[in-house]
Amino acid sequence: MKKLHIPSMVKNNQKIQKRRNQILEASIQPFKQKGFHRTTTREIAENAGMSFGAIYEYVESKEDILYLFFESLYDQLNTILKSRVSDQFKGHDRIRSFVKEYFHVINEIWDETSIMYSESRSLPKPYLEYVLSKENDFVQYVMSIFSKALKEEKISLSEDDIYLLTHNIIVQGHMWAFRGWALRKRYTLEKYIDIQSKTIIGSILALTE
Amino acid sequence: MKKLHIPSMVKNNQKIQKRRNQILEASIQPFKQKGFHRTTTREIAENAGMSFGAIYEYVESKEDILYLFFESLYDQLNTILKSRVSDQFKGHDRIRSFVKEYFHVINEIWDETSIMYSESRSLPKPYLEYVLSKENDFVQYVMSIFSKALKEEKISLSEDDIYLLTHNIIVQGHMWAFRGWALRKRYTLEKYIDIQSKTIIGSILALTE
Amino acid sequence: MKKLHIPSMVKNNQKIQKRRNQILEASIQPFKQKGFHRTTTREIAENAGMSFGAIYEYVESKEDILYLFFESLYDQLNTILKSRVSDQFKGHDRIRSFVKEYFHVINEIWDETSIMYSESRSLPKPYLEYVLSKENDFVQYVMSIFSKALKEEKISLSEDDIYLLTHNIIVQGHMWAFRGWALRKRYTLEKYIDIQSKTIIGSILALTE
Amino acid sequence: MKKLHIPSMVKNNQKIQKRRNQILEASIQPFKQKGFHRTTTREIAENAGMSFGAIYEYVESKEDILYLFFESLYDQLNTILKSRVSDQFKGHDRIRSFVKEYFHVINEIWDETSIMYSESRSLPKPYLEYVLSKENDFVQYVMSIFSKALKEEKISLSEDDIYLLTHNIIVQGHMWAFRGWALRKRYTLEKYIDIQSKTIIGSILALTE
DNA sequence: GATGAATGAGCCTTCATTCAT
DNA sequence: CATGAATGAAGGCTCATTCAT
Repeated sequence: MKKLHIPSMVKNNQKIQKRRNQILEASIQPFKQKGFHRTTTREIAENAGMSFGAIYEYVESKEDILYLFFESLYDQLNTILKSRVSDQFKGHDRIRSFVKEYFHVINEIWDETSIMYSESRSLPKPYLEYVLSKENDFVQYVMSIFSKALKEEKISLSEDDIYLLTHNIIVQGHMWAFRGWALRKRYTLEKYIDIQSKTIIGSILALTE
Repeated sequence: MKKLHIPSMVKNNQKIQKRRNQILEASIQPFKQKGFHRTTTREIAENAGMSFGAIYEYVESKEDILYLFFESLYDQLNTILKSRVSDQFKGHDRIRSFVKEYFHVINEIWDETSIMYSESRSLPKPYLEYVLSKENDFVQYVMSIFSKALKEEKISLSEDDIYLLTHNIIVQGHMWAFRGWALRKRYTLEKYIDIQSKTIIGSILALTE
Repeated sequence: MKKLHIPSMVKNNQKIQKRRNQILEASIQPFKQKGFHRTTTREIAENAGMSFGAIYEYVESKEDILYLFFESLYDQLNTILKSRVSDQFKGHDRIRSFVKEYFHVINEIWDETSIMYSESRSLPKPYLEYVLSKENDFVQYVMSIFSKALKEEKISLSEDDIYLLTHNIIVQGHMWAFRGWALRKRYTLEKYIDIQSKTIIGSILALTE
Repeated sequence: MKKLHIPSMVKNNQKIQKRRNQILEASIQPFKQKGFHRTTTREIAENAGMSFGAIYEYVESKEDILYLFFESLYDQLNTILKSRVSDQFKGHDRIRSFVKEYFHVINEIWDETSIMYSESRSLPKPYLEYVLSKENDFVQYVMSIFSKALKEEKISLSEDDIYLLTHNIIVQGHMWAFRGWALRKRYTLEKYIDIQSKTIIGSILALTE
């Protein structure tokens, strides 16, 4: 599914990019703290260092901002991940390596991930569809890596098992963000990665026989 | 942490209980569909079959409703779970049995669980603290069961491992609700319970040596 | 064409009637002075002696007010006219008598008539259709009186001539309102009626041979 | 009353003339369709093929455009009329001839005439005065022609009668524009001119004895 | 002179909450 | 206790106007 086109009053594409980034960055803090609905456009504008009239040069509605937020979130996730995930590891190591990189990214876009969980319901219908399709794409991507690793280990699991394990991995990543209030007290990211890698490998073995 | 006291204009405690339940039940649908903020008090009143003035006889603000919602959610979770979780299974079976009961409850309060994820940020600070304490209590409760099972299996894991496995279990339950859009297409609840039970046992084994 | 239904939050029909009248009365002055667009809802509310939130209990949008304004205008025109136009005069006297009554009504709803001319373009499409249909009804009504009078005089004119004379009469009425700035300086209403009655009778005769 | 001076940033008078005409032409369509207030300066600029900053080089405010619109309307009316109205007809024929030319002009500036009726209230006070003075001038002009014709017919009417007949003629012209929705269905311009000429002559006769 | 991004006053509308009945 | 009309703070958005380039 292609990105939805959010019209802008401004022609210059570079400026649009730059300004929208400003807007997004300015949104994260208040979205995280008070949620989308309690965040005012005036507030976003102020945070972004622009007049609130300016926002509407780059966006048609407050909901557009939320959409752009999600879009950017998936962009970051994909871009960063693809740049870091290497092909040099095989089998379980491929999984360990992926988990490590993935959890690291989540740790970097921690706030955004939390917001994702609370605010997807605030998205208007067509936008929500886009986001779900992106999430699906991501599931497919993780699943492909996962399957490759299993093949390398000569492990054969049912599609259903693989699919669920994939969701488990993804959600364990998110968990680091949305349960941060509990987990960060006890674990460093490295420790968290270490344990969860083991649970994942353990899960695979448990499903194999 | 004790329940917060939500003042009411009405004295009769039974009536308060009854009316507040009406209000809560009336809230679930719109909260699920459009979220807390887009749901109006008028709508809740209408759904609850009372005048919208009446709501304010039993609640001091819209946020109170959300708080009562969370309170009731944890009450249900605890009450139902405690009534169903039996002590007759030992070891891994204790875990399997608990997971089964827990996931069943989640399946019954599916909507509420989803709402919990989207709307916790909508709670005013003091309320949020209560909710987090409730969540902590629940973690402790699950952990106690889990520990007992491990002891019965003579498995000794570090507190850190146990704690994380506990969170994993809890989140896997929530997942059934908040990832329902993907999971329900592929799994029945029974199937989901079956696979996840295995991944959990697998995780335990992986963390043991 | 039946009146369009403008929903109201309030149930009590009598109250709706009363409040809407307040709103309409409060609108005339500012609409006349500055036009619909420059008139703010706050201003209307203030003039009407109610809070501006109250307005939205009785109306769904500012445009609704304008619609109600037109509706009321035609209602008044029809009601007053029908109560005053008598059947006791025949022929030219019927016309003279009608013109007199009609122009008197216009004189009483002077401001409203002027507003009608400036603001019909401000009406949303479906409302505009209603207004045009009302205007058509009025044309038909005047034409019927006019035709009766001609028959009584045994004058036979083509439909086209009658139709145009009807429009002329109607517009001459409006003129008293929208050209008031010029006409009132020179003519009393009685004088205006007197001259225009003659021009109308003269027009009839000129079209007859 | 002399034309009001609308300041411009630009010196070159010819350019001002050209650009302002562009602006005016670009305004007619949207003014007609949606009215002055709903028409945005951006829209006008776009229609005029210039940047919307440019407008403010030739005009100081949006209202100025409306003023220029009225000014141009009267200019056109006068210019065209004076070029066409000939002195070769005498008496009633002078009237018939004038009516014909006048109604033809109205037919050509149909849209502008309609706009005049809806938007005069949108003009700021001092501008409105100018417009009324222009309208007065036009009344005087028509009255002079009319008087001449009456003199040629040796008909003597009171000033009051003449003045009102003049207004009638003028408004019958406008009517062709602002009641076009009803009249055009039934009459060609020629037919309309034909009937109205008769009603006017008839009116004169009726006022003579 | 022209451009078009930026500004921010101002407006409509919503909706939680109050309070007279 | 219940009702529902009234209140008005607050927020999203528009758009005329300015001004740096």
